[in-house]
Amino acid sequence: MAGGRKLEFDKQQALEAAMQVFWQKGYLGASLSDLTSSMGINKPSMYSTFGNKEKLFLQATEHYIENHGKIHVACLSLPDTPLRERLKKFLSSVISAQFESSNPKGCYVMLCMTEAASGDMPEQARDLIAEAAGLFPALLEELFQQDPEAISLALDKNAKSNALTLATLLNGTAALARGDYCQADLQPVIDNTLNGIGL
Amino acid sequence: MAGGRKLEFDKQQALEAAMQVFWQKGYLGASLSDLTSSMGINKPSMYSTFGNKEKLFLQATEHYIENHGKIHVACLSLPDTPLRERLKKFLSSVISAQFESSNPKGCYVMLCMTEAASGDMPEQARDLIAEAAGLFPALLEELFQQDPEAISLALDKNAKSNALTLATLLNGTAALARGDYCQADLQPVIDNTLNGIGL
DNA sequence: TTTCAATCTTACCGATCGGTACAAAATATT
DNA sequence: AATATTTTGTACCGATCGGTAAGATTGAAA
Repeated sequence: MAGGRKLEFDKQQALEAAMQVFWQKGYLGASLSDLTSSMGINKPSMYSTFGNKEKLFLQATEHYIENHGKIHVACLSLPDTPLRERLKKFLSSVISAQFESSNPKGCYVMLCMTEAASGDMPEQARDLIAEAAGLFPALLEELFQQDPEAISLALDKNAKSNALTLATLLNGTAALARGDYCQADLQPVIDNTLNGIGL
Repeated sequence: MAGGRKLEFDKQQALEAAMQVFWQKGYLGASLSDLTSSMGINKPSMYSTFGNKEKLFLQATEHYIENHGKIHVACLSLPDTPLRERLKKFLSSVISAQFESSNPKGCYVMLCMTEAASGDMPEQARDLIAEAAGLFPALLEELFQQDPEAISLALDKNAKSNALTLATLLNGTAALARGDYCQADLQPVIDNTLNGIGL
């Protein structure tokens, strides 16, 4: 039995760095050199700690979901807040993150989903991305089905298409964020879209 | 002076094949092996005919814009057709193309725009994609500014945000097309979005 | 202090990347 | 038929890809 040399890096910190690289370059576009240099470690350390590129990606994706995805959903259940305002806060929160200068532009999941359709991404990676892409639509649909205010506005009758309308908006802004657009132009787009589903 | 051996392939046909590969895999994801094998030629033939990978991409992108992009805009100037119906036909036409089974899913331009933000794409390629991404928003803004029916509905007062709302929709559906979504679910999303800008 | 397990660095593996040199094959002009 | 010109196929270039073997280095348990 025995101890052994200690890890010279923080695993979560390295995972965050890897996530940033995948967020900017996608799975296939992120090379091991990109990853390990951003993580501040060499390749063997990465392989012994995370397994391989695909397993690193799976863990980085989970890290993204937990730390950069789920934080926005709290807006949807703010107490004493009208439904429209909750949704607007949620959408604005997501879109602000898509444009945040301290992170790569756009949405990690949307980037990897578009990449996955190339057919060159490993199976487990593709599956996890597909699952992650379904989280917001499912949450929104559930909200439209169950929220009392939504029900009183009859939004539960079109819960699925209402949710998909907002999911489409977020994927659209994620694409625009990757281009030369600026966040300020998108505020009226949020309002227009909320108007469109009857809010 | 003299002739010489004839080209054994059709240049436009090869360009269409290259475009399909870029459409599926993006610029960086498309390897020369992918490209030349789909084009049915060898690498030296590609280099002598198109220059290099980037120049091939520029020509393939122009080919996409001319043959798969501009065809939709005719809907916007259909005679004796209400504005909402023209816009709905335009949006449906684009979205149908994004889901067409004979082509790669989604939108060539949107795919390459998300890829371009990685910073690993050559300059001219990035510039052309940025220019192409601005075509639909510019056309729509001009429509909202100049169409008599749009003016009578006061849609010209928010021409830019109205155009951006529809552009966001199309980028959003392009992202969803790359995932597991089906086109049928998107019809109400189009209606919702048109409702949202007051149509 | 010795021992041993874990992590580090360095150097390398075969495969593929974008791109090209070169000569055989094919067509036009003389 | 002879020759000049262009395209073709093959085989290769250095660089990078994802991944790893092996020994030097570190640190905890005995």
